[in-house]
Amino acid sequence: MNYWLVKSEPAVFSWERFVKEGKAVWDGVRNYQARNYMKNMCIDDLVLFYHSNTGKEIVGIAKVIKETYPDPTADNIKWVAVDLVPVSAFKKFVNIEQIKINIKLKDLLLIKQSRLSVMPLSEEHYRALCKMGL
DNA sequence: GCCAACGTTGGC
DNA sequence: GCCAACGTTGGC
Repeated sequence: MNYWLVKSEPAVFSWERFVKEGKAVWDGVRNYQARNYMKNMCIDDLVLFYHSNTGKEIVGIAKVIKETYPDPTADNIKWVAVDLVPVSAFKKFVNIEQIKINIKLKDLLLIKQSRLSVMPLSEEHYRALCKMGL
């Protein structure tokens, strides 16, 4: 089991819409590092859903239901997509300020590499974030 | 709106 | 292969 965090601007694709639609095709990633992480996603891996730009907070947990396949929105087969479904919403959204002041989370890639849109989480980081949000 | 931190592109 | 110029992301 692996743990991940993905970012989405709520103005583009929000958690609310994700829940309403019941599923998301996670496509459009055009960054090699993010793509390489996506290729390592396995069915049933858990994924924290972060609202970037507006909100700047983790809003819920999703799950991988389909592993990488060619991104239907790309004109090159090198890009990939995965399918996600919502699992549960955070009771308390975990914003970036809270994350930054938590010493346990100081090595989180969300902080260290702010532009990365798909990133792995250690189990410890995953648990710490869930503890803050659930 | 600004800027830091990347990524990409293209000339050499 | 290097690097300047430019583009994008995302926090502030």
